[in-house]
Amino acid sequence: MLDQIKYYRNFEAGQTVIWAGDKMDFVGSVVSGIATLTQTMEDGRTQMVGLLLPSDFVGRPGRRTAAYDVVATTDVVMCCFRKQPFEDMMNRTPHIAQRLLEMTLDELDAAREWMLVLGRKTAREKIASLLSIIARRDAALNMGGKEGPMVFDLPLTREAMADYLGLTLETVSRQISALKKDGVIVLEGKRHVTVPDFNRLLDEAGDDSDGGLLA
Amino acid sequence: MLDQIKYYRNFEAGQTVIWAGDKMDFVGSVVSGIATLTQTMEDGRTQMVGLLLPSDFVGRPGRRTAAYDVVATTDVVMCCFRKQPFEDMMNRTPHIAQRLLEMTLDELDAAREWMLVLGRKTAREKIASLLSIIARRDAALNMGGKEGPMVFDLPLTREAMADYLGLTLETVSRQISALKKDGVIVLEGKRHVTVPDFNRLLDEAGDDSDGGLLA
DNA sequence: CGAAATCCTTGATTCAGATCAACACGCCAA
DNA sequence: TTGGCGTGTTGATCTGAATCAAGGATTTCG
Repeated sequence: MLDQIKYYRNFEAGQTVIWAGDKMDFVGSVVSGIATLTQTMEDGRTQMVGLLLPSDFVGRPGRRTAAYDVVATTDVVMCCFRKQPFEDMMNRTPHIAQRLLEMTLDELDAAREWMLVLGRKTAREKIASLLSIIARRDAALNMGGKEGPMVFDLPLTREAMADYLGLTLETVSRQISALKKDGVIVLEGKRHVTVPDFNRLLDEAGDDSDGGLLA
Repeated sequence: MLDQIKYYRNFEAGQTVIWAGDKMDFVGSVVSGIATLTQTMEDGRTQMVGLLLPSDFVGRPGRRTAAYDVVATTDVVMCCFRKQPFEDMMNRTPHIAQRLLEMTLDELDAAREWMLVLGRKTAREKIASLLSIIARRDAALNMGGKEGPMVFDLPLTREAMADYLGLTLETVSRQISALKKDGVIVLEGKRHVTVPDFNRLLDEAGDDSDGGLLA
């Protein structure tokens, strides 16, 4: 049913999808690429409040304006629905509202997990936490839980990582270097990461190593 | 309809409502009193991830276990529904799922707002942010937006505030003293707060003074 | 090709908030 | 009444991350 009202939009790396406060007349989900949700204070301090990976949902049924800036970090393809038809559909199809509730609850858990990271973890733990999340998401996306080292590319610049973690880009760079020196990760170039021992990484993140629900 | 399956539960100040990871066979909402949602790391570092004030919802349809510790800070009365009947009701009544989605989206916004506080604000701004939220909630609850100074009691100990703000209790104490010295707030005893100029407080919080959506 | 822009790294110094420590106040129970 | 306990304040010192500063490596573009 949804197929009949969907359409696709493409965004280039660096392009802003929506500005906070703008009217937003569609909802959608990320098909490919990576986008970020950010808040900015008047003086320029910036905090990323969400990372949108493929399959993540964007937009709020029942809200007329965007609450945050949405920026494409890489080239992004989004599958969109005009808001009005989507909401009509939602009213007629309870299942959709329930699915959406499910997804929103997941997002809420992820946000709260992140509050612990921002409020209580050290810089090194923050970096390790971010790397675990990306590694996990990447592994889930690319294939079943094959054993052995995890390999992935960082989808974010050092500055974007800093904005996610509540750090400066210099501290991010230093801590990544430190994790590399200590053998927790292996770097090829600036973005290509190998994690020889995922449990070691989780340990550095300060997470319960038996697998939390970082989502 | 919901009235027919509801029941009440009382909790004393300090009592734990649910432990993270425990099976949770009810959902509910706070009727009176204040409870907190907290996460703890193995080494004891604690982060509050939510503040439950009267009317706030607790629990997750579709989840079997609690994700966080829920602790009553004051005496609390909760209105509860057993989970199974509640979920049945939800399936039969689309309106409930939509209302719940609405509330969850609000919580998500609040959590993201808090990520900015935790990640980017100074200690003083953090305290001011917390005070504004409490002041606003309190004003909304007690009466229409009467002009003039806002007056309320802090429902949290210094330590609980520290856990919410990602600070130590000493820093909380110092910053409250500083705000008091600077006339941003007036303190009687340790808990009774008067805010002579709410815009001044918002300014100290670093928020857009024309009223953001702190929830 | 060289110039400019991005993105990243590393070093030196500073500083906000943590940590360590002492003490004040109110309250309750022995 | 005294001692213990929970709560809060304040001072002295320490430290992790911010800030300031200088380049290096790639890519882009004129």
